[in-house]
Amino acid sequence: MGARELTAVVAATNDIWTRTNDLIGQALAGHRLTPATFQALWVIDPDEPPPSMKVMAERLYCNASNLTFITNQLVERGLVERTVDPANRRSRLLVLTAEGRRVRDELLRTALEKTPLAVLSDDELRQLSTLLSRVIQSDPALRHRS
Amino acid sequence: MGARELTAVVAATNDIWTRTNDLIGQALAGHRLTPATFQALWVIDPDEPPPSMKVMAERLYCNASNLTFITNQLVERGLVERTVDPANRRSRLLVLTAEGRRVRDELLRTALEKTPLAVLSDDELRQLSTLLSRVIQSDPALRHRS
DNA sequence: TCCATTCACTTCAAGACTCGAAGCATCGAA
DNA sequence: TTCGATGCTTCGAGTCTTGAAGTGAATGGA
Repeated sequence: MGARELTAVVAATNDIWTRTNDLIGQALAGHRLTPATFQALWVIDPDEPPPSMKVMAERLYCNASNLTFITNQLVERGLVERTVDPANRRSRLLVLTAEGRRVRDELLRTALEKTPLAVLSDDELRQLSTLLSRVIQSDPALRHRS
Repeated sequence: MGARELTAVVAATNDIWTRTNDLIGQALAGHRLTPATFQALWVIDPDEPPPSMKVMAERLYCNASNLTFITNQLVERGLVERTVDPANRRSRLLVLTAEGRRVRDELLRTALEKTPLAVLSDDELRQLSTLLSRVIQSDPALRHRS
């Protein structure tokens, strides 16, 4: 198999991800957020039913206590509210506040502006999207999201 | 422009990177390493001249004091040695030990085995590689690496 | 119904990561 | 030779991550 290409591709995704993080750092800091808290904000889609802590932990590949910490950060900053799931009172659903939606939108736009991936043409983005979709569909853990 | 595709692509690279990290976590822990220390190990290519701390910090997008910490971890684990650059005695060159080369090779192989990107065919990998190369060439900070 | 078990989450302690400010030695230019 | 810049380290503070232990709520079987 093409170990050389695979190495290059893994390194490239790595570099692009790290670089993107670096480029949006300023914008995140402006809201007293970090990559970890932004990532959490990212995976709360306001157009979907609010996720539970458990679902969030699966999406972020972290454990429950870690998510408690991250959630506290977002709650302290007024971006998210914990609500009790009426269908299961053990579960907490994370709901974006109005401010949370605003900040999430703004930072999402910033990320799309700044990412090096933005240099690609529509056609190239479609190719890339097709390839990456195939990767995601092949992995059960990645497929089962949002 | 295709904001939809761009969003999907950014989310996908994010997911794939996070998932890969999760998948190699076990292997890293076996050497008492973490994503941060592994990333540092990754960017020390034994076939290239040893990088200085400064160069490492640029590659990892972190500041000098952070790199001192990471380097200490690698030195404590016997994977790396700090040597004084004879051409500039302020500068420390990071040299892999024999063990460091061994561990780096092993973990690189593990990463290539486990990454979800490995499901792609040679042809698809080449397409992906071409697209990502274009992204990297477009960004000065990414272009200027190894 | 009762009780044991499981589940979702929180708390705590420990360690890892990251940054900025301040410090040290070295370098290079004037 | 001197002075500012450079490369790195130290320190303090805050953030992130984990595992073990704890709480309250659901669930299933007697």
